[in-house]
Amino acid sequence: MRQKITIKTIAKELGVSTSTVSKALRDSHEISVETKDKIKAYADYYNYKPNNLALQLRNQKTKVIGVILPKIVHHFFSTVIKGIESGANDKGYHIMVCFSNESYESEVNNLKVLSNGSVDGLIVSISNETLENSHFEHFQGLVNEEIPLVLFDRVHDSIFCDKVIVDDIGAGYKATKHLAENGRKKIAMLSTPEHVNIGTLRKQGYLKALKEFDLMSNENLVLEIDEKEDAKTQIAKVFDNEIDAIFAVNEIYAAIAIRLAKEQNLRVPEDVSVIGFTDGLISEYSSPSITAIVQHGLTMGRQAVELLIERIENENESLPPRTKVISSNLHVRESTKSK
Amino acid sequence: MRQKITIKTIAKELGVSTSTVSKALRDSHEISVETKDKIKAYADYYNYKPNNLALQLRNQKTKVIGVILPKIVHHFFSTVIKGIESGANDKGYHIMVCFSNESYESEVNNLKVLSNGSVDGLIVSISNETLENSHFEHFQGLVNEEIPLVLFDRVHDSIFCDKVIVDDIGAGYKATKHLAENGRKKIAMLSTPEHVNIGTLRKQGYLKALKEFDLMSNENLVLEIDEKEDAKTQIAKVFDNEIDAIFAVNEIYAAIAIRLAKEQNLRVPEDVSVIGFTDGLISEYSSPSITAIVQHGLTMGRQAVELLIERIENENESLPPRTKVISSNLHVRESTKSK
DNA sequence: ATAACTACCGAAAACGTTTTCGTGTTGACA
DNA sequence: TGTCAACACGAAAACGTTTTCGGTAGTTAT
Repeated sequence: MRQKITIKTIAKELGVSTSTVSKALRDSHEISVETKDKIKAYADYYNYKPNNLALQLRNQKTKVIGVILPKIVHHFFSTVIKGIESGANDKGYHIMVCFSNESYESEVNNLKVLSNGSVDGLIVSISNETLENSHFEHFQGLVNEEIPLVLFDRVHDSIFCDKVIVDDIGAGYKATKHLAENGRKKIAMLSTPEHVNIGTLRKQGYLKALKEFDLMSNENLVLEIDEKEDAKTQIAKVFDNEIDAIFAVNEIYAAIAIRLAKEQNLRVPEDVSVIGFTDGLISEYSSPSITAIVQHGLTMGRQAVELLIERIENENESLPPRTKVISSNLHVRESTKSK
Repeated sequence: MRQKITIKTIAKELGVSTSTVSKALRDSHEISVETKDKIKAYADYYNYKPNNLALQLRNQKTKVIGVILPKIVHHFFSTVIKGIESGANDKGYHIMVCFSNESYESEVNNLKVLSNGSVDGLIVSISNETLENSHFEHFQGLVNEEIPLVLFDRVHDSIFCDKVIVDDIGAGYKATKHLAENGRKKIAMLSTPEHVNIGTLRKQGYLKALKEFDLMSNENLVLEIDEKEDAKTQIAKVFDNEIDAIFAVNEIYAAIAIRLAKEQNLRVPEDVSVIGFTDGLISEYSSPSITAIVQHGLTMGRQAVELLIERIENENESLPPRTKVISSNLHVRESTKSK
């Protein structure tokens, strides 16, 4: 990068002090019109841009928000990040993005490097590995340093900070209820291992609906799909029971289930109705298109950033931690149908 | 944020100078072992972390790479960003991400705020609006300031910088060739408006293959789908001709085409074979699964960041602009079949 | 004529580091 | 006893800003 033009160089070239230049550029009344004009013209001509680093150091704030996500090639998370960026942009903030790739170590690392002054606050969704092992000390560190922090989607109670979550119980309930109202009697669920709390919560809603409609709640009907193994062979087992509906914890499992159903000569939605979670491209474009819970990632992102900035800009008064629950709703498509 | 601990406070507390503290923490031989131990112990106890802003200002580099993308909720771009982040991370860099949302104004804006010292270099994929109107002065500005810049995927010849692109011509050729080799005679293409160069390039490959196989290259067979209008009604027109294959410029158009084919009681792949671009989730999970050109977004991201960092860290020697072409290949699935 | 203002500008500190260049105190050696 | 090196540390500049506090000239009011 070639020699950048600074206030100092302008001052030297024009034979004035740096304070004069600074004031002139900020249109201070302390500077005469002629001097201002001269300085502005010079700055304009040489395309002067104030150095952000210097400003950040001086103002002790960066106007940057750190974001740590478990992954990015994923409809929900990329939607959230879009919401965060747009919300941040509206308030003059930028975002710095890191991915933990579901790894605890990576998460700790990212947290450390981002909390050394380069960001004014953080928005994080916890990695699976961290949730699995229940290690949250690194977050505690942040809280102690009083660095504003907002957790979303993958959160944990033990961390004392603002949170934005989806109503997972309600969503599981709505999905299952929809299937029950369509006359489905034997509804299976494709869930996640227990430590991933989203799976457990959605299952709670699922069970609640089953109870309400007096439907069988056989433990065999709930499959905990392990991400590390092959999904297809695990999901295939769901057809061992004679089911007439499936509630899947994400849209990929839903798509796989539909495909397996076809292979078994079952018609979707007539013989088996299927509901997915995450209203992404798969749900929209597969055939049949898939009825899905929409998670409103965009609103989640915007909410998270709003909470965060509010906290950043009122750091003196210490508000108590808040939790925003974003309610989800059902997007009914072709993969569900009443009997 | 509460009173952070700095070198100054350590110095004052321990009755030494800031230089001593700095040297001690960096384990300089100039400082006696006892003093070093004392200082380190103190720093450790109070969890001292050097302030990044100060370091950045002093070193005149941020170790941050700015990334500007047209959009993020998109398989290809989110894959690229993953590649960029991982490549950057390997070399100790972080990324700051902005989205132009395909808007020229937004792109100019992002470019301006990022080029004021907050990043060491930029990776950009040009927005559609910018390409449409051929306004590239804002990039010229960057080049003049000698801020390292790498363009990827959506590039333009008039900008003098490093580039990473996919072999769009070759990809279009490979896709069409595959269809032709399967005995398809009347191959349609779902393209983009002309200003989006990716569409035009892929079309060149398409035409080349048609010629090679002595197939009809009727202009009616090429549909330029306008993103601003409804895609489905536009794509429906492709069936006005009696075609037996479709090459779509992205996976969404491919998925829509498949669905429309089914509605017309055409079997895929028997009656109509379909190939898409972008090997994303839709291609993988729709049924039939879609044969697609895989773009290797991950490698593109890694290549881009590699070029950029090389340039950042050798800013003295001025290398000529380089262009890396990432060749794509075909992932054959169920949506294509020989006659 | 003196006091009080106004208009205009500069010096210096501050943000938190690192690094160069001194400088004072040892101890060893001739 | 004088010289010199080694050792341990500090002062100050530098990165690029902004802002507070003075200060000087000239003008106006008393």
